[in-house]
Amino acid sequence: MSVQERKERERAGRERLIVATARELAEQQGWDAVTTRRLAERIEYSQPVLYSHFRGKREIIGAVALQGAAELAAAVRAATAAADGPRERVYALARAYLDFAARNPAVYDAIFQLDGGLPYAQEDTPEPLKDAFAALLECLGEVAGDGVHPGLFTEVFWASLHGLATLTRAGRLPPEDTEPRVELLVDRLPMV
Amino acid sequence: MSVQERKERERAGRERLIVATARELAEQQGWDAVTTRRLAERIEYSQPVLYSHFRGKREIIGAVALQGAAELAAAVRAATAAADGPRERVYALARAYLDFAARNPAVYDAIFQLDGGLPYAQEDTPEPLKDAFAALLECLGEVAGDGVHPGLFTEVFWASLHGLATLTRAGRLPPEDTEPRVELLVDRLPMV
DNA sequence: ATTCGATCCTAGCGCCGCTAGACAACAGAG
DNA sequence: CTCTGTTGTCTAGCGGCGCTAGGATCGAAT
Repeated sequence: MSVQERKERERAGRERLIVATARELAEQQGWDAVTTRRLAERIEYSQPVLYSHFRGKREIIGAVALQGAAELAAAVRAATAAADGPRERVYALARAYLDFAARNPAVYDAIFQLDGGLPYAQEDTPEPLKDAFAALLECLGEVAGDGVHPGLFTEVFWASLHGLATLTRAGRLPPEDTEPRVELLVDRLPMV
Repeated sequence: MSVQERKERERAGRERLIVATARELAEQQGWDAVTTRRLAERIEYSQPVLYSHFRGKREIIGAVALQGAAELAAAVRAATAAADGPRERVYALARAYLDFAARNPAVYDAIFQLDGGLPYAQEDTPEPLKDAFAALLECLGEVAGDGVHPGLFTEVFWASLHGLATLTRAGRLPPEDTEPRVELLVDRLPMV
């Protein structure tokens, strides 16, 4: 039995290595550079080994997305917990969210832009994704305003942040005025 | 002279055919299906002909983006011109923008998501792109509120719409509640 | 009629995601 | 300790991608 356990541990370790390497490569050179050949070379195994862990490249992206979603949730919770008052909490959330997107662009893409084969906004949505939304909801639900559904408000605020994050990083918005944009959003959307 | 003119006309016509075909194919089967081989086959020329018009696939995407941006600007202007009062104009703008994104997803991607090799938010940005932003600014500038720069407000409102459009189409937001989301955005962000 | 340049196509390069089938390594049985 | 069967890994290759070199063809101008 112990032999089997050891093999399973090794297998799990290698799977983590694959995900970590894919993430690293994506952050360094973009997702286009994450090819199965390069990935295999970096983990010092042959290509088919990847396919014994994941159905394909898509699932690898999905694995990075799940890992990233957990980190995003943690970052948002940490930031909001350290802030006093509703307005400050919302501001801290916005900053934490945009900082995460700016510092981990490839991971952010894996979660929100690329096709990782994951179900979103359904009952079988993986826990980390649900939890990331829950982290936003915990803070934003209390500033939705009277008669506005907390979930709906969270969706709209989140979408606004997402728009700022993606348009900025795609060069569609000049990066200079990020700060006043966040201020404007935080001043207008929530009822504080 | 007339011979040369005819050839130039034919050349221009073929270029339009390439762009139109790429757009059609992208809307039908997604941008991944727009390969140089398939595109060449559809226009009934060989692959290298594409490269006598465009530097590569990227530039073809860029051409579709410019065409789309002009249409988006026109759609926004038409919708806002037909609305009475600031609040209604902003609402009409939001609906027109999101409708365009929903009805022309591939074109929308070409403009705002994909790399078409175009410069954005710079002085050498192509006219259609500047004009699309201008169309938004014309309507949104007047509801920015006191002390808020019209351009900045337009950027934020636009980013919010962009977030709603992309997250909805990527399946990250359930499509049912689109309407109340737009209402919320229009009620809160502008000063009407 | 002949030249000569523009135009277009065939063929192919190196890369991609993915997989079939050969081969080695090793746990468990005798 | 040897044999055997499974498990795991690799080599090699398929079809398709963006892109390009070089040769054939066609038509305008002499």
